[in-house]
This record gives sequence, structure tokens and C-alpha cells, in this order.
Amino acid sequence: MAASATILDVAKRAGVSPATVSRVMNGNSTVDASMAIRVKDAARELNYTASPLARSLVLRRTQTVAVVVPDLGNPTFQEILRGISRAAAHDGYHVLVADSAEIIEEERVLAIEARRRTDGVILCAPRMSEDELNKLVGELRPLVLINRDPREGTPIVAVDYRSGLIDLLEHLYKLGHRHLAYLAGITRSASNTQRLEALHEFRQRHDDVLVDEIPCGVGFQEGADAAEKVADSGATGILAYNDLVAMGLLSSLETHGIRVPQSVSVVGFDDIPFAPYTSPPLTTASVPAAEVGEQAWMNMSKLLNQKAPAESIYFRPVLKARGSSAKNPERN
Amino acid sequence: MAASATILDVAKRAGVSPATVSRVMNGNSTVDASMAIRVKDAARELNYTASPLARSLVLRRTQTVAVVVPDLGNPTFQEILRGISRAAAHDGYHVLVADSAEIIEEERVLAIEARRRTDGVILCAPRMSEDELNKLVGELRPLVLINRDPREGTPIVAVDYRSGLIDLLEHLYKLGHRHLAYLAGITRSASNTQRLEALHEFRQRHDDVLVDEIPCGVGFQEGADAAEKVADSGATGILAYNDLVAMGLLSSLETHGIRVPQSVSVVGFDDIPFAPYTSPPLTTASVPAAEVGEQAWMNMSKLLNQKAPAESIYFRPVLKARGSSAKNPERN
DNA sequence: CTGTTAGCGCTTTCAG
DNA sequence: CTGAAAGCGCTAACAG
Repeated sequence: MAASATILDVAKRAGVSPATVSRVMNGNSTVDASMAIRVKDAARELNYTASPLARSLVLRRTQTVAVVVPDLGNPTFQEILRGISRAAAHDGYHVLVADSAEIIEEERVLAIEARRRTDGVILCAPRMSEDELNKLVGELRPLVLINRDPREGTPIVAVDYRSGLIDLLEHLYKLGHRHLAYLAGITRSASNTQRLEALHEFRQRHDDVLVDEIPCGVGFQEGADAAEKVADSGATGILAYNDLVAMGLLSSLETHGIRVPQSVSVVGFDDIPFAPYTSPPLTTASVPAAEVGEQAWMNMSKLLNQKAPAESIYFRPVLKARGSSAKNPERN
Repeated sequence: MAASATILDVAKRAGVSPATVSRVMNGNSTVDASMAIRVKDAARELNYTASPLARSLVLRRTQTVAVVVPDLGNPTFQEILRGISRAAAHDGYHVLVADSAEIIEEERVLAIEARRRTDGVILCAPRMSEDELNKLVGELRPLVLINRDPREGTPIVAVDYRSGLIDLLEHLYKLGHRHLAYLAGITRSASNTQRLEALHEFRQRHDDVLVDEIPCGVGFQEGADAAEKVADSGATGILAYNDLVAMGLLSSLETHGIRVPQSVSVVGFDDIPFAPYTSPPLTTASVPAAEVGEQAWMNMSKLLNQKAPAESIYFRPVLKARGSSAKNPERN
């Protein structure tokens, strides 16, 4: 394709001024009908479309938003990205993705760079410190935050990890488990704080239960590696940081000859698409990640159009009881 | 943040012309040292960075590539995207994603729109017709194709599905299976053609084996739905179109009380991150999706820099024998 | 209703 | 080595 036609080419061919072409292309003001047709014909013949770049520069609007995630390999972020992408596309917006690859130091410049090429950013940065985040907020606006604590003037879309975890804890409690273990993921993540609160609340509520906390990561391997510690703990109900960890643990437990759910119950968090297909199928708290993404876009859209005020939104996970959790054998 | 500083602001503050600022910012030509310092200071004080938009317009280079995928929900494409994103970021490039959501009719305009905002496109469009694709190629250049047949002047990065499937077929054959069934995914996808070739070759090679072909989709649900047909077929070795289908099937087979691998063996394709964690762990042909993405970027990079000529690359899947396949009980 | 003009923010000849 | 000026492709006053 030769360098594509410019507005001047079209103007020349239609025998009008570029301004008129612009008006026609934008369905703007009232242009004489016959003239409009001439312009449209010329545009079609030349296969003309206005340069998005030039438009962006003058309109100060790129029709693009940036999505910054900590790990494109994590199913939850993938799903959020998908939700955003679909919703944004529906509104004629494009999506620029930036994967910080869990390198927290890079997140800042990554986000700022992405912001400069777009009209706003949707930021998933669970591990970024509060301080750093607060400093960034100003430079990123319009900004929508995902899974962070609310802050002045910035809409958040978040999952209520606290209640999700409580549901899981109560689920195990009802099944007769009195010795639990929580495989803690990233300690300084915002959501982990909420989960610790849940543990606290749960302990207050039930004084006949013991909940160990076992340090752990956020992926398969780390879940698998935790099997020994889990076995040693003597707990019969295990709450994994997320489904990935739970799956790793499940797999490793089997290798160690520990049967789930006969010997111990294991529950995850997130309900990633694969959770129903593990063996046994994973009990977990279902997080509507795609919807989180969709709502994040909705908020961004409001910010962009200044129409409705954007507002923070919280999703309450729903418990999915499946095969990986069962009655505590020691109590029957 | 107030509207960010322009090159004029910096020029004024440093007492030089905008041209000089530009030169300094681009490490260009020899600018007087003391002057350069003044400019840099001014830039830093004003927190100045050149507008990517304005640069893009004049340089005719956006430092961004578009990635078009048919489904952001598919683990394989997610992994490819991840590979591209990481590799591109390493070279200072940004990534615009477009998810066609399997709507083939949209793919064309989606790709073209994405192209206009970027310097090139990496296209995953397994279902697009050859004709359509050939028409598009010209408008998308620089273009890198993923998993399509090679065509004049366009580098491809592809997986050798043929040999991957052969490996799986031979694997089942060696295990004593003589009645196989192939759950065909999208019939008109490029990779399916290769797979059919593999079936053909395999049949030629072994005249003592029967391979049924059962129509099927590409996702969990479709795999699960195929369970009855699979059972009815009487085949003992099942080759699923991909891991998603295999997992759906696995799950559904269990529900139907059909044991894997005791009664039938099931194999997938792709080796998505979850394949080792199904139950039983899934035998499959491992496709290095992230590497595919990485190489796609490498090729794009060559195209962009006109340095080395881009060349097509093929990956040969490697067989991962796991628990879902075992000896045919009927033959022992 | 339409054309002329200026300008979005930057880079790059081209003189000096 | 540096500044003035033109221009990337488009839109938006502003006249007419």
C-alpha cells in the first residue's frame, strides 16, 4: 500500500477545501448535500481514513486507554484485561497493555509512559506501596484503580477479599474443620491485608479453631512447594492464597500420597476457568474478573466523558463448593 | 498535573531555541556542552518529556505494534501475547491489543484500524480465509503472521501441528491403541488442515488402526459435550483438538463414570500451564507459546529496522507423556 | 455554507 | 554549532 491518502488528496479530488473534507468525515455541521457526496466518493475512491495520529494530536484525544498489569501470565489479570478490552472496543476505544512483569520498580515509569500515549490508565498494581501509588495518582489521571484501597478522587473497582475469605473459612468450619492453615501470598499486597482481617474476624468469632499462617507465593510452584509444610502443620483445612497456589498444592499433595478431600480439604480463591477441572474440582471463591474489567472500563469511560461521576465498585466473591473440600474425617 | 510542559517551555527556560532542545533530548549532533546541560536542567525542572504523539506524527513512527488475536480468553493466545509484550517492551516498544472475539467479519477492520495507530501488526487469525488474508496482507504491512501457511513476502511464526499430532498418534499407537478418535476443532482453521494431514499420514503408515473424526469445538464446554459421542465411538485413544477440549472431556468422562486412563486414554494439544494439573495430568504436545510470541516480535523488529531480513520460523511441539494416557487395556 | 488561517508539539532541513 | 522556518495531517475558529 502506497503511503495512504491525506485529507489534501481528498480535498483536491473533490474540489473542495480540506476543512470541508474534515467536516464531512466528522459528520459535522451542515455541509451541502451534493458536496458531501462528492467528498465521500473521493474519500472512498482514495480509500481515505483520517490519520489517527494527526487527529489525536489536535484533538488531544487518542481513543486509547492503557492497562497496566503486574503479570500477563496470571489468569485473573488476563480475564480483567479481556473484560476491559471488550468493553472498551464496544465504545470505540483501543487498549494499550503494559506488563510490569512483577518488577515493581518499573511500574511507575511504565504507567507514566503508557499514560502519555493514551487518554487514561487502568492500573492493577497490587504490590505497589501506598506511598508510591499516591505519588503516581496525580500523574496518571484519569485513572481507575483495580483492587486497591480507595483514595481521594480516584475510582476503584475492587473485590471484597475479606468477605470472600470469610465465606471460605466458614465453609470449612461448617465441614467440621477446626485446624486450618492459610497459605499467605504476597504479604504486602493490598488484598492480603483484607484477608488477614478476615482471619482475625474469623478467629474472634470461633474460639475453638486454630488457623496457622504459612508463608507462600502466588503461583503453582510455590503452592506445590508448600505441601510439606502443610502436611507438617497437621491442619485439615487449607486455604490457598489463590487458585494457582491451590492447584500446585493439590498436585503436590497427591504426589505425597495425601488424599484430597479425604485427608485434607483444600480451597482456592478466584475461580479461574480451570478451577472446575482440577481433580478433585476446586472449591473456591468466585471472582468475576471479566466483570471487574468491564466495570473498570465503565468508570474510565465516565471519567473520559465527564458525564456521570465515576464511582468505586465492589464485587463480593461467591463461594463455589466443589470436590476439594469435604467433612473433616477426624470429627465423624 | 497541569498540562505537561512543551518543548517551547523548556526552550524558553533554557534560553535556547526549540530546535536545540530537540537536539539535546535526542542526543543528537554535537550541541555545546554547557548549553546541553542547561537544557537538561530545564527539562528536568519542568518534568519535560517529548510528546509521543507529536513525535509519532513527524517521525512517522509510533513505537507501538498491534497484536490481533481471536480470543483473549484462550490460554495459548494469552501466552503468545505475553511473549510479544515482554520482548517488545525490552526493545522499547509498546503493544496495542485487539481481540476480535472470534468475530471473523470484524477481524479485517479491527486489524486495519489497529495498524493505522501502530508501526506494524502481528496477526493471529487462524480462522480467516486465505482469500481474505491475502487481501489484507498488503494493507497491514509490516506484518508478521502467526500459525498460518507461509505466503510471499510475509514472515510467519508457526507451530508444526502436523508433526505434533503425529507424535501423539504414535504415542497412542505404541500404547496399544488401535481405535482412535480425533475431536476436530474449527474445521477451517489453518492448523486443522495440518492435523488432518497428520491423520492421513498416520493412517497410511498403520493399516491396522482406525481413526474416527468427531466434530467438536475448541473450548471446555465443547469438549465436555463430546463425551457421549466419544463413548459411543468405542475408541480407546482420544486426541482432543487442544488442551481445553481435552480438559472438558476429561471432566465429563469422569462424570459419565468412564475412567481415564484405565478405560480410555485422552491426549490434548498445546500444553497450557494447567495441563500438568488436571487429573489425571494431561498428556499433550507442548507448544512454546511464549516463544512463538517472542519470535514474532523478533521478526517484527527486523521488519521495522530493515536490518536483517525477517524469516519464517517453525516450532516443533514436544510430546509430554503424562497420566491421561496409558496402555490399552484391551490388548494386554 | 465554505474557504482561509492558525496551530496541536515536535523534528529537520537550511542558512548563518 | 545554533536558530528560523517549514511541515507531519488534521481540526477549529473566524471571516466571508
